Amino acid sequence: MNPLESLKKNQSDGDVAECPDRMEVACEQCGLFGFLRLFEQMGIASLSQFLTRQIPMAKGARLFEAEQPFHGIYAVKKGSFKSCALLDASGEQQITGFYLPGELLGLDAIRVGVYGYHAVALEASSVCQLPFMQVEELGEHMAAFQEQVIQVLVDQVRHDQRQTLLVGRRSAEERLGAFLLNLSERLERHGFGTGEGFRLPMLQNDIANYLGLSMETVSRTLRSFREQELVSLQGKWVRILNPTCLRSITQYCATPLPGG
Amino acid sequence: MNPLESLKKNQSDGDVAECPDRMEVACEQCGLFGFLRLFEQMGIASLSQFLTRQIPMAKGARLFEAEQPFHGIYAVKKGSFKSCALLDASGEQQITGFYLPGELLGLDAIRVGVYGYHAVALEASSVCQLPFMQVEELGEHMAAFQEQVIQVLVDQVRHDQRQTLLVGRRSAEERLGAFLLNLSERLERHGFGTGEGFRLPMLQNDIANYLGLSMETVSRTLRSFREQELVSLQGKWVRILNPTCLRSITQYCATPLPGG
DNA sequence: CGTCCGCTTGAAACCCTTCAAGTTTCGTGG
DNA sequence: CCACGAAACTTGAAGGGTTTCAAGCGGACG
Repeated sequence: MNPLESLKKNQSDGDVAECPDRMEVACEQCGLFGFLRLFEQMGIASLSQFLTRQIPMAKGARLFEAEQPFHGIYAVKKGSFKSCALLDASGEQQITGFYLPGELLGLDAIRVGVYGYHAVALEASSVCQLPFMQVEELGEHMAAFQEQVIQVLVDQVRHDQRQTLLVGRRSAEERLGAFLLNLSERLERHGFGTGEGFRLPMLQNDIANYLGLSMETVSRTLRSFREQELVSLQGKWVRILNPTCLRSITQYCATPLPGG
Repeated sequence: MNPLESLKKNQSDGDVAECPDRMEVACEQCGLFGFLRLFEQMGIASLSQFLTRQIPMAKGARLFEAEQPFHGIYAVKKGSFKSCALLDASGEQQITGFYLPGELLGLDAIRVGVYGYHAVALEASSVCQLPFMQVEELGEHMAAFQEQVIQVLVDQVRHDQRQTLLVGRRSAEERLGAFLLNLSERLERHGFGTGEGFRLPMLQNDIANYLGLSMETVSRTLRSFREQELVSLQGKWVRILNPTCLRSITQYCATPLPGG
């Protein structure tokens, strides 16, 4: 069986039907799929044997930790993660990204050799792992592999630069609006409809930390959005009612997503 | 002549002696040097024939523009540059980075195919260009080349994430202190002593834009640093008098530099 | 020598944070 | 199934850092 087929047959595993709010990505929509297709095209069917699929992760569990030796890259299959950088010795943390089903984690530890942050599951989740040592041994086929790596890293650079602009120059309304639009866009890109709304897997505390705001400001700004009828809110479920208006308030334009 | 030698012989060209404030990097300290050494090791002496050296750039001139097709990567040889992202249709700009002698520009346009920002000379400068189309034609040696690319991109990702933290969560004092320490560190990394101080090649307006502050706050904060005798200031010349104290105020720890 | 541009300085206004208390939600165990 | 407690979220008020507006200064360059 070729790697794509062996991967595809698992795409409908899990409990999507029973638990529609914990989204599971189809393999074709996943950031790892490009890597696997690449090797298949080169006649290397062996890559999938290195791939560990559907590793379950409990809420709050860490996929890897900052400063830990690089041991592989991960794709979120189900659930979601946050990446936390350690700011200083006091233990203060800063969230540098959220990762949805289909997105890649850990690629930026390549060459440096250690991860730059903790990766923490926001809910019961699962991931697929590609151990990097194995892949490096494939040797002569590295060039094409690395093109994929470069693609992901370039996207990440562009995302991070936009995030810097957002956090440095924008008001709370603009930051939060951009955040919601970005989430919605990323979900749709991985095949999840957001017309009927979507669930925020992270705490408001996490959103505040990520956007450089206080939790209270996040709460107040969300209320303001609801009062302006830009979004509807029920618990952690969000529905963007007026994307056009939200976009203009936010000065938002589409961004590449972190992790490909 | 091998590429390294042909490059080295130019390292002392220019007007360093006459104009000590417009720094010129030695080729061995340059981000491009790693690429050239790589090809030399593989017995490809032809790379230097693609390299265009010492292209002069007037103050305010653009090396490349946002959305323009990718045509190569650049190393700052002399002088300095800023990268400006276009925020929206109103023409508002955001400075995403400063580039000192020895640092690389434009690598993150790889794969995307277009540059993501304007690169503008802050003063009379010169650059060395590596046309990327030529390099891609070298084909089978791409893997090692791409490892270099990945290294630079990973450094960039880490820098940008730190910048997001800095701009989103830190006070004006912390941002400006980190900025000065970062500049000083990068200059030393490329072989320039900063014990007797260094020159800020950019406007305070640019610093403010880059750090997400107003120009007035930058001015006031610099004055505060001078009054605390953390730095001495004379025009655009800065000297860090008390790095230890500045570092503790800033909660600064060393960062990778943009552009390798 | 004059003008322009960059920088400085002051005062008022504002947005966001911080602190504090109350309310809701959710998981857990009785 | 309900009750309880902890955690998350909401809401209000006060305070502070930064921005904005406005005016003045000073050096670079033609």
